[in-house]
Amino acid sequence: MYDYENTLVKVEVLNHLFMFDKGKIKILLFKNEVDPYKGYWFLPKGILLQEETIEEAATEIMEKYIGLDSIHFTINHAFSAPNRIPTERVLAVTTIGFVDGVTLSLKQEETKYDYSWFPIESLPKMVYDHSKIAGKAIQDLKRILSSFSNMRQLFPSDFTLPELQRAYEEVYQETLDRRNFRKKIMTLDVIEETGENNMGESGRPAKLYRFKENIEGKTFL
Amino acid sequence: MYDYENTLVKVEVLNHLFMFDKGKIKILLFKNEVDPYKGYWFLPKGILLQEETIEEAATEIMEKYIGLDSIHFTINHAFSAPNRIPTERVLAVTTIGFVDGVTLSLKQEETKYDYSWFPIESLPKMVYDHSKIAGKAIQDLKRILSSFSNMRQLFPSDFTLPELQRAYEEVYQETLDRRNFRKKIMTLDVIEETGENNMGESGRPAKLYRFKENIEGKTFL
DNA sequence: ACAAAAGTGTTTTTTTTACACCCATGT
DNA sequence: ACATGGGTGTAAAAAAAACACTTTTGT
Repeated sequence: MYDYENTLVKVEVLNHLFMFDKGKIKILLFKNEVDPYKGYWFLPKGILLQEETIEEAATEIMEKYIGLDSIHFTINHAFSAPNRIPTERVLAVTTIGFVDGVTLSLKQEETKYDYSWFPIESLPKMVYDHSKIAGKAIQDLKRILSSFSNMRQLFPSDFTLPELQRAYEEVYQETLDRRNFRKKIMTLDVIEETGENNMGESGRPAKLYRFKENIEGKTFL
Repeated sequence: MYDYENTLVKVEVLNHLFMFDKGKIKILLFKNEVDPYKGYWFLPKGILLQEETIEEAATEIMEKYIGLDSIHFTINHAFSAPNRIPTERVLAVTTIGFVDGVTLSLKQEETKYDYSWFPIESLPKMVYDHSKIAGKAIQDLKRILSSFSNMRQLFPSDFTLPELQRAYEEVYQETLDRRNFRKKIMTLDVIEETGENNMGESGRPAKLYRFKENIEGKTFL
Protein backbone atom coordinates (compact mmCIF):
# COMPACT_ATOMS: atom_id res chain seq x y z
CA MET A 1 0.00 0.00 0.00
CA TYR A 2 2.44 2.63 1.18
CA ASP A 3 5.99 2.89 -0.04
CA TYR A 4 7.55 2.70 3.37
CA GLU A 5 11.01 3.49 2.11
CA ASN A 6 9.53 6.81 1.17
CA THR A 7 7.95 7.57 4.51
CA LEU A 8 10.91 8.03 6.82
CA VAL A 9 12.52 11.42 7.19
CA LYS A 10 15.30 12.92 9.20
CA VAL A 11 14.07 15.50 11.67
CA GLU A 12 16.26 18.23 13.06
CA VAL A 13 15.35 20.42 16.00
CA LEU A 14 16.42 24.06 15.72
CA ASN A 15 16.41 26.13 18.89
CA HIS A 16 15.88 29.82 19.27
CA LEU A 17 17.29 30.85 22.62
CA PHE A 18 16.55 34.44 23.60
CA MET A 19 18.05 36.58 26.31
CA PHE A 20 17.75 40.20 27.36
CA ASP A 21 21.02 42.06 27.71
CA LYS A 22 21.95 45.74 27.73
CA GLY A 23 18.54 46.86 26.55
CA LYS A 24 18.41 44.41 23.68
CA ILE A 25 16.68 41.09 23.07
CA LYS A 26 19.34 38.79 21.72
CA ILE A 27 19.42 35.38 20.10
CA LEU A 28 22.16 32.78 20.48
CA LEU A 29 23.87 31.74 17.25
CA PHE A 30 26.88 29.60 16.43
CA LYS A 31 29.47 30.13 13.79
CA ASN A 32 29.83 27.63 10.99
CA GLU A 33 33.46 26.85 10.16
CA VAL A 34 33.15 24.66 7.09
CA ASP A 35 32.20 25.18 3.49
CA PRO A 36 29.69 25.82 2.19
CA TYR A 37 28.43 28.66 4.36
CA LYS A 38 31.79 29.03 6.09
CA GLY A 39 31.59 32.07 8.35
CA TYR A 40 27.80 32.01 8.34
CA TRP A 41 25.89 31.48 11.58
CA PHE A 42 23.41 28.80 12.56
CA LEU A 43 20.77 28.05 15.13
CA PRO A 44 21.74 25.46 17.75
CA LYS A 45 20.48 22.19 16.36
CA GLY A 46 20.32 18.46 16.77
CA ILE A 47 18.81 15.41 15.17
CA LEU A 48 15.64 14.05 16.74
CA LEU A 49 16.18 10.51 18.01
CA GLN A 50 13.60 7.76 18.29
CA GLU A 51 13.08 7.84 22.03
CA GLU A 52 12.83 11.53 22.73
CA THR A 53 10.29 14.27 22.29
CA ILE A 54 11.11 17.43 20.41
CA GLU A 55 11.06 19.38 23.66
CA GLU A 56 13.52 16.97 25.26
CA ALA A 57 15.75 17.13 22.20
CA ALA A 58 15.70 20.92 22.38
CA THR A 59 16.82 20.95 25.99
CA GLU A 60 19.55 18.41 25.28
CA ILE A 61 20.81 20.46 22.37
CA MET A 62 21.47 23.38 24.70
CA GLU A 63 23.24 21.09 27.11
CA LYS A 64 25.51 20.02 24.29
CA TYR A 65 26.15 23.53 23.05
CA ILE A 66 26.47 25.56 26.24
CA GLY A 67 26.25 23.05 29.06
CA LEU A 68 22.92 24.32 30.35
CA ASP A 69 20.45 21.49 30.90
CA SER A 70 17.48 23.30 32.40
CA ILE A 71 16.11 25.41 29.59
CA HIS A 72 12.55 24.72 28.61
CA PHE A 73 11.60 25.04 24.96
CA THR A 74 8.24 25.20 23.26
CA ILE A 75 7.58 24.26 19.66
CA ASN A 76 7.33 27.17 17.31
CA HIS A 77 6.98 25.91 13.76
CA ALA A 78 8.10 23.34 11.19
CA PHE A 79 9.94 23.89 7.93
CA SER A 80 9.60 21.12 5.43
CA ALA A 81 10.68 22.23 1.97
CA PRO A 82 12.29 19.05 0.56
CA ASN A 83 15.28 21.03 -0.72
CA ARG A 84 15.80 23.32 2.24
CA ILE A 85 19.08 21.46 2.68
CA PRO A 86 20.36 20.50 -0.76
CA THR A 87 22.16 17.30 0.16
CA GLU A 88 19.37 15.51 1.98
CA ARG A 89 15.80 15.83 3.07
CA VAL A 90 15.68 17.19 6.61
CA LEU A 91 12.48 18.31 8.28
CA ALA A 92 13.11 21.15 10.72
CA VAL A 93 11.02 21.59 13.82
CA THR A 94 11.84 24.85 15.55
CA THR A 95 11.57 25.80 19.19
CA ILE A 96 11.74 28.90 21.33
CA GLY A 97 13.24 29.20 24.79
CA PHE A 98 14.41 31.92 27.13
CA VAL A 99 17.25 32.35 29.55
CA ASP A 100 18.31 35.16 31.85
CA GLY A 101 21.76 36.62 32.23
CA VAL A 102 22.16 35.51 35.84
CA THR A 103 21.45 31.85 35.14
CA LEU A 104 23.69 32.02 32.13
CA SER A 105 26.68 33.48 33.95
CA LEU A 106 26.29 31.07 36.86
CA LYS A 107 25.66 27.85 35.01
CA GLN A 108 27.00 28.13 31.51
CA GLU A 109 29.97 25.87 30.92
CA GLU A 110 32.92 26.13 28.64
CA THR A 111 32.07 25.32 25.09
CA LYS A 112 34.13 24.39 22.10
CA TYR A 113 31.69 26.19 19.84
CA ASP A 114 32.13 29.70 18.59
CA TYR A 115 28.97 31.48 19.63
CA SER A 116 27.60 34.99 19.89
CA TRP A 117 24.43 36.75 21.02
CA PHE A 118 22.90 38.87 18.27
CA PRO A 119 20.29 41.58 18.76
CA ILE A 120 17.18 40.34 17.00
CA GLU A 121 17.06 43.38 14.75
CA SER A 122 20.54 42.80 13.33
CA LEU A 123 21.12 39.18 12.52
CA PRO A 124 24.21 38.04 10.63
CA LYS A 125 24.34 35.91 7.49
CA MET A 126 22.96 32.50 8.38
CA VAL A 127 23.26 29.04 6.86
CA TYR A 128 20.58 27.48 4.65
CA ASP A 129 17.12 28.80 5.56
CA HIS A 130 18.03 29.76 9.11
CA SER A 131 17.42 33.46 8.47
CA LYS A 132 13.88 32.76 7.36
CA ILE A 133 13.37 30.41 10.28
CA ALA A 134 14.69 32.90 12.82
CA GLY A 135 12.56 35.61 11.21
CA LYS A 136 9.44 33.59 11.89
CA ALA A 137 10.41 33.03 15.53
CA ILE A 138 11.24 36.69 16.06
CA GLN A 139 7.94 37.66 14.53
CA ASP A 140 6.17 35.34 16.98
CA LEU A 141 8.14 36.76 19.92
CA LYS A 142 5.75 39.70 20.10
CA ARG A 143 2.83 37.45 20.88
CA ILE A 144 4.79 35.03 23.04
CA LEU A 145 6.34 37.71 25.23
CA SER A 146 3.04 39.48 25.78
CA SER A 147 2.48 36.68 28.28
CA PHE A 148 4.09 37.60 31.59
CA SER A 149 4.96 34.00 32.38
CA ASN A 150 7.20 34.03 29.33
CA MET A 151 8.64 37.48 29.97
CA ARG A 152 9.46 36.29 33.48
CA GLN A 153 11.93 33.82 31.98
CA LEU A 154 13.95 36.78 30.74
CA PHE A 155 13.62 38.57 34.10
CA PRO A 156 13.60 35.98 36.89
CA SER A 157 14.23 38.34 39.80
CA ASP A 158 15.66 41.67 40.78
CA PHE A 159 15.00 43.64 37.65
CA THR A 160 14.17 47.30 37.39
CA LEU A 161 11.07 48.74 35.79
CA PRO A 162 13.04 50.70 33.18
CA GLU A 163 14.74 47.44 32.17
CA LEU A 164 11.42 45.68 31.77
CA GLN A 165 10.12 48.65 29.83
CA ARG A 166 13.04 48.43 27.42
CA ALA A 167 12.24 44.79 26.79
CA TYR A 168 8.67 45.66 25.83
CA GLU A 169 9.91 48.51 23.69
CA GLU A 170 12.14 46.04 21.89
CA VAL A 171 9.36 43.54 21.38
CA TYR A 172 6.77 46.04 20.21
CA GLN A 173 9.27 48.28 18.43
CA GLU A 174 7.86 51.46 19.90
CA THR A 175 8.80 53.70 22.77
CA LEU A 176 6.59 53.74 25.83
CA ASP A 177 5.89 56.48 28.32
CA ARG A 178 7.58 55.79 31.66
CA ARG A 179 4.66 56.85 33.81
CA ASN A 180 2.04 55.05 31.75
CA PHE A 181 4.13 51.91 31.64
CA ARG A 182 4.54 51.82 35.40
CA LYS A 183 0.85 52.51 35.90
CA LYS A 184 -0.14 49.69 33.58
CA ILE A 185 2.19 47.12 35.12
CA MET A 186 1.04 48.08 38.61
CA THR A 187 -2.61 47.86 37.63
CA LEU A 188 -2.01 44.38 36.22
CA ASP A 189 -0.56 43.41 39.60
CA VAL A 190 2.18 41.14 38.29
CA ILE A 191 5.32 42.39 40.05
CA GLU A 192 6.37 43.25 43.59
CA GLU A 193 9.25 45.19 45.11
CA THR A 194 12.13 43.20 46.51
CA GLY A 195 12.97 46.09 48.83
CA GLU A 196 16.40 46.48 47.28
CA ASN A 197 17.68 49.20 45.01
CA ASN A 198 19.83 48.84 41.95
CA MET A 199 22.87 50.76 43.26
CA GLY A 200 26.05 51.51 41.43
CA GLU A 201 24.70 52.86 38.16
CA SER A 202 24.80 56.50 37.29
CA GLY A 203 21.66 58.44 38.14
CA ARG A 204 19.09 57.73 40.76
CA PRO A 205 18.99 54.03 41.78
CA ALA A 206 16.01 52.11 40.49
CA LYS A 207 13.90 49.93 42.75
CA LEU A 208 14.26 46.21 42.17
CA TYR A 209 11.26 44.02 41.46
CA ARG A 210 10.36 40.41 40.95
CA PHE A 211 7.37 38.85 39.24
CA LYS A 212 4.64 37.59 41.53
CA GLU A 213 3.76 33.91 41.68
CA ASN A 214 0.32 33.79 40.11
CA ILE A 215 0.70 35.58 36.84
CA GLU A 216 -0.27 32.66 34.58
CA GLY A 217 -2.57 33.84 31.85
CA LYS A 218 -1.93 37.53 32.41
CA THR A 219 -0.75 39.44 29.37
CA PHE A 220 0.67 42.87 28.73
CA LEU A 221 -1.64 43.67 25.82
CA MET B 1 29.33 9.45 14.88
CA TYR B 2 25.57 9.37 14.65
CA ASP B 3 23.48 6.24 14.72
CA TYR B 4 21.71 6.90 11.47
CA GLU B 5 19.32 4.01 11.88
CA ASN B 6 18.09 5.91 14.87
CA THR B 7 17.53 9.22 13.12
CA LEU B 8 14.71 8.51 10.72
CA VAL B 9 11.13 8.86 11.83
CA LYS B 10 7.73 8.55 10.28
CA VAL B 11 5.88 11.84 10.11
CA GLU B 12 2.14 12.11 9.88
CA VAL B 13 0.25 15.26 9.06
CA LEU B 14 -2.99 15.78 10.96
CA ASN B 15 -5.40 18.37 9.63
CA HIS B 16 -7.89 20.45 11.51
CA LEU B 17 -10.47 21.68 9.03
CA PHE B 18 -12.91 24.19 10.45
CA MET B 19 -16.18 25.47 9.08
CA PHE B 20 -18.94 27.71 10.32
CA ASP B 21 -22.42 26.25 10.12
CA LYS B 22 -25.69 27.08 11.83
CA GLY B 23 -24.09 29.35 14.38
CA LYS B 24 -21.38 26.87 15.33
CA ILE B 25 -17.73 26.48 14.49
CA LYS B 26 -17.29 22.87 13.50
CA ILE B 27 -14.38 20.54 12.86
CA LEU B 28 -14.28 17.71 10.35
CA LEU B 29 -13.65 14.27 11.82
CA PHE B 30 -13.72 10.76 10.40
CA LYS B 31 -14.95 7.60 12.03
CA ASN B 32 -12.54 4.81 12.72
CA GLU B 33 -13.97 1.40 11.89
CA VAL B 34 -11.29 -0.94 13.18
CA ASP B 35 -10.06 -2.05 16.56
CA PRO B 36 -8.60 -0.67 18.66
CA TYR B 37 -10.53 2.58 18.88
CA LYS B 38 -13.37 1.23 16.76
CA GLY B 39 -16.12 3.84 16.72
CA TYR B 40 -13.73 6.57 17.80
CA TRP B 41 -13.09 9.55 15.53
CA PHE B 42 -9.87 10.81 14.00
CA LEU B 43 -8.43 13.88 12.35
CA PRO B 44 -7.87 13.57 8.60
CA LYS B 45 -4.32 12.42 8.23
CA GLY B 46 -1.61 11.25 5.92
CA ILE B 47 2.03 10.26 5.94
CA LEU B 48 4.53 12.90 4.88
CA LEU B 49 6.41 11.79 1.79
CA GLN B 50 9.95 12.72 0.79
CA GLU B 51 9.13 15.20 -1.94
CA GLU B 52 6.38 17.25 -0.38
CA THR B 53 6.07 19.97 2.21
CA ILE B 54 3.80 19.60 5.18
CA GLU B 55 1.48 22.21 3.72
CA GLU B 56 1.27 20.32 0.43
CA ALA B 57 0.64 17.07 2.26
CA ALA B 58 -2.15 18.73 4.22
CA THR B 59 -3.89 19.92 1.09
CA GLU B 60 -3.53 16.52 -0.55
CA ILE B 61 -4.97 14.82 2.49
CA MET B 62 -8.17 16.78 2.09
CA GLU B 63 -8.29 15.90 -1.57
CA LYS B 64 -8.11 12.26 -0.62
CA TYR B 65 -10.72 12.52 2.10
CA ILE B 66 -13.31 14.88 0.63
CA GLY B 67 -12.12 15.58 -2.90
CA LEU B 68 -11.38 19.24 -2.24
CA ASP B 69 -7.93 20.19 -3.50
CA SER B 70 -7.84 23.93 -2.84
CA ILE B 71 -7.74 24.21 0.94
CA HIS B 72 -4.74 26.01 2.36
CA PHE B 73 -3.37 24.81 5.68
CA THR B 74 -0.92 26.38 8.07
CA ILE B 75 1.19 24.50 10.55
CA ASN B 76 -0.11 24.54 14.08
CA HIS B 77 2.05 22.33 16.27
CA ALA B 78 3.97 19.08 16.55
CA PHE B 79 3.38 16.14 18.86
CA SER B 80 6.34 13.93 19.40
CA ALA B 81 5.85 11.66 22.39
CA PRO B 82 7.56 8.44 21.29
CA ASN B 83 4.65 6.34 22.52
CA ARG B 84 1.80 8.51 21.30
CA ILE B 85 1.00 5.61 18.99
CA PRO B 86 1.90 2.39 20.78
CA THR B 87 2.87 0.30 17.78
CA GLU B 88 5.39 2.62 16.17
CA ARG B 89 7.05 5.97 16.52
CA VAL B 90 5.11 8.55 14.53
CA LEU B 91 5.79 12.25 14.77
CA ALA B 92 2.62 14.28 14.25
CA VAL B 93 2.71 17.69 12.65
CA THR B 94 -0.68 19.35 12.85
CA THR B 95 -2.26 21.94 10.61
CA ILE B 96 -5.24 24.24 10.60
CA GLY B 97 -7.36 25.18 7.62
CA PHE B 98 -10.75 26.70 6.94
CA VAL B 99 -13.50 26.15 4.44
CA ASP B 100 -16.86 27.78 3.86
CA GLY B 101 -20.16 26.06 3.34
CA VAL B 102 -20.63 27.32 -0.21
CA THR B 103 -17.29 25.98 -1.45
CA LEU B 104 -17.98 22.75 0.35
CA SER B 105 -21.41 22.18 -1.15
CA LEU B 106 -20.20 23.11 -4.63
CA LYS B 107 -16.94 21.24 -4.76
CA GLN B 108 -17.01 18.44 -2.26
CA GLU B 109 -17.03 15.03 -3.90
CA GLU B 110 -18.39 11.71 -2.84
CA THR B 111 -16.26 10.04 -0.25
CA LYS B 112 -16.00 6.52 0.98
CA TYR B 113 -15.17 7.77 4.44
CA ASP B 114 -17.63 8.16 7.23
CA TYR B 115 -17.29 11.77 8.32
CA SER B 116 -19.09 14.30 10.43
CA TRP B 117 -18.74 17.95 11.45
CA PHE B 118 -18.58 18.39 15.21
CA PRO B 119 -19.08 21.65 17.08
CA ILE B 120 -15.75 22.45 18.68
CA GLU B 121 -17.28 22.51 22.16
CA SER B 122 -18.58 18.96 21.94
CA LEU B 123 -16.05 16.62 20.41
CA PRO B 124 -16.58 12.87 20.36
CA LYS B 125 -14.21 10.21 21.62
CA MET B 126 -11.11 10.33 19.46
CA VAL B 127 -8.33 7.88 18.64
CA TYR B 128 -4.91 7.99 20.30
CA ASP B 129 -4.00 11.54 21.33
CA HIS B 130 -6.27 13.24 18.81
CA SER B 131 -8.41 14.80 21.52
CA LYS B 132 -5.41 16.50 23.03
CA ILE B 133 -4.19 17.55 19.60
CA ALA B 134 -7.56 18.98 18.60
CA GLY B 135 -7.76 20.73 21.96
CA LYS B 136 -4.56 22.57 21.24
CA ALA B 137 -5.78 23.65 17.80
CA ILE B 138 -9.13 24.80 19.15
CA GLN B 139 -7.37 26.76 21.86
CA ASP B 140 -5.27 28.46 19.17
CA LEU B 141 -8.35 29.22 17.07
CA LYS B 142 -9.08 32.22 19.26
CA ARG B 143 -5.85 33.89 18.24
CA ILE B 144 -5.90 32.69 14.66
CA LEU B 145 -9.44 33.85 13.97
CA SER B 146 -8.85 37.26 15.48
CA SER B 147 -7.15 37.94 12.16
CA PHE B 148 -9.75 38.96 9.60
CA SER B 149 -7.86 37.35 6.76
CA ASN B 150 -8.42 34.02 8.49
CA MET B 151 -12.02 34.71 9.45
CA ARG B 152 -12.64 35.59 5.80
CA GLN B 153 -11.94 31.98 4.90
CA LEU B 154 -15.02 31.00 6.88
CA PHE B 155 -17.05 33.84 5.34
CA PRO B 156 -15.91 34.37 1.76
CA SER B 157 -18.84 36.49 0.57
CA ASP B 158 -22.45 37.31 1.22
CA PHE B 159 -22.60 36.84 4.92
CA THR B 160 -24.71 38.76 7.39
CA LEU B 161 -23.40 40.69 10.35
CA PRO B 162 -25.33 38.60 12.87
CA GLU B 163 -23.70 35.49 11.39
CA LEU B 164 -20.25 36.99 11.71
CA GLN B 165 -21.09 38.04 15.24
CA ARG B 166 -22.08 34.49 16.14
CA ALA B 167 -18.72 33.26 14.88
CA TYR B 168 -16.89 35.67 17.16
CA GLU B 169 -19.14 34.73 20.03
CA GLU B 170 -18.19 31.11 19.43
CA VAL B 171 -14.50 31.86 19.28
CA TYR B 172 -14.42 34.09 22.34
CA GLN B 173 -17.09 32.17 24.22
CA GLU B 174 -18.98 35.29 25.22
CA THR B 175 -22.00 37.10 23.93
CA LEU B 176 -21.53 40.42 22.20
CA ASP B 177 -23.83 43.40 21.95
CA ARG B 178 -25.30 43.74 18.45
CA ARG B 179 -24.86 47.50 18.18
CA ASN B 180 -21.36 47.53 19.61
CA PHE B 181 -20.30 44.68 17.37
CA ARG B 182 -21.52 46.44 14.25
CA LYS B 183 -19.89 49.69 15.33
CA LYS B 184 -16.55 47.98 15.90
CA ILE B 185 -16.52 46.11 12.61
CA MET B 186 -17.48 49.28 10.76
CA THR B 187 -14.78 51.31 12.50
CA LEU B 188 -12.21 48.69 11.51
CA ASP B 189 -13.34 49.13 7.89
CA VAL B 190 -13.01 45.51 6.87
CA ILE B 191 -16.37 44.72 5.25
CA GLU B 192 -18.62 46.29 2.64
CA GLU B 193 -22.27 45.82 1.66
CA THR B 194 -22.97 43.71 -1.40
CA GLY B 195 -26.25 45.54 -1.88
CA GLU B 196 -28.22 42.34 -1.49
CA ASN B 197 -30.37 41.23 1.41
CA ASN B 198 -30.60 37.82 2.96
CA MET B 199 -34.24 37.10 2.07
CA GLY B 200 -36.25 34.06 2.96
CA GLU B 201 -35.50 33.76 6.64
CA SER B 202 -37.99 34.67 9.28
CA GLY B 203 -37.73 38.21 10.59
CA ARG B 204 -36.33 41.27 8.92
CA PRO B 205 -33.85 40.42 6.14
CA ALA B 206 -30.24 41.08 7.02
CA LYS B 207 -27.96 43.00 4.70
CA LEU B 208 -25.29 40.92 3.03
CA TYR B 209 -21.62 41.84 3.27
CA ARG B 210 -18.28 40.76 1.95
CA PHE B 211 -14.80 41.36 3.34
CA LYS B 212 -12.82 44.11 1.68
CA GLU B 213 -9.63 43.37 -0.20
CA ASN B 214 -6.98 44.96 1.98
CA ILE B 215 -7.61 43.56 5.41
CA GLU B 216 -4.26 41.85 5.85
CA GLY B 217 -2.92 42.47 9.32
CA LYS B 218 -6.20 43.79 10.70
CA THR B 219 -7.48 42.01 13.78
CA PHE B 220 -10.69 41.98 15.74
CA LEU B 221 -9.03 42.36 19.12
C1' DA C 1 27.21 71.63 41.70
C1' DC C 2 26.31 69.06 37.94
C1' DA C 3 25.01 65.10 35.13
C1' DA C 4 22.33 61.02 34.81
C1' DA C 5 18.53 58.24 35.24
C1' DA C 6 14.28 57.16 38.23
C1' DG C 7 10.12 58.32 40.44
C1' DT C 8 5.66 60.54 40.59
C1' DG C 9 -0.26 62.76 39.23
C1' DT C 10 -3.39 64.96 36.60
C1' DT C 11 -5.92 66.08 32.48
C1' DT C 12 -7.50 64.94 27.92
C1' DT C 13 -8.69 61.82 24.55
C1' DT C 14 -10.08 57.53 22.98
C1' DT C 15 -12.25 53.26 23.48
C1' DT C 16 -15.54 50.37 25.44
C1' DT C 17 -19.73 49.36 27.52
C1' DA C 18 -24.56 49.65 28.55
C1' DC C 19 -28.97 50.12 27.02
C1' DA C 20 -34.42 50.22 24.16
C1' DC C 21 -37.10 51.10 20.37
C1' DC C 22 -38.40 50.76 15.54
C1' DC C 23 -38.21 48.17 10.94
C1' DA C 24 -38.81 44.65 7.27
C1' DT C 25 -40.10 40.40 6.20
C1' DG C 26 -42.78 35.58 6.64
C1' DT C 27 -46.80 33.32 8.30
C1' DA D 1 -51.93 41.23 13.05
C1' DC D 2 -48.44 38.88 14.95
C1' DA D 3 -44.00 36.70 15.44
C1' DT D 4 -39.21 36.83 14.28
C1' DG D 5 -34.91 38.62 13.88
C1' DG D 6 -32.28 42.98 12.05
C1' DG D 7 -31.09 47.74 12.20
C1' DT D 8 -30.04 51.98 14.67
C1' DG D 9 -27.84 56.24 18.48
C1' DT D 10 -26.55 58.19 22.75
C1' DA D 11 -24.68 58.57 27.27
C1' DA D 12 -21.69 56.80 30.93
C1' DA D 13 -17.56 54.46 32.25
C1' DA D 14 -13.13 52.80 31.60
C1' DA D 15 -8.78 52.74 29.46
C1' DA D 16 -5.09 54.92 27.15
C1' DA D 17 -2.35 58.78 25.99
C1' DA D 18 -0.17 63.13 26.71
C1' DC D 19 2.59 65.72 29.48
C1' DA D 20 6.93 68.22 33.27
C1' DC D 21 8.98 68.53 37.45
C1' DT D 22 11.30 66.50 41.52
C1' DT D 23 14.45 62.95 43.67
C1' DT D 24 18.51 60.19 44.38
C1' DT D 25 22.67 58.77 43.32
C1' DG D 26 27.76 59.10 41.12
C1' DT D 27 31.35 62.12 39.68
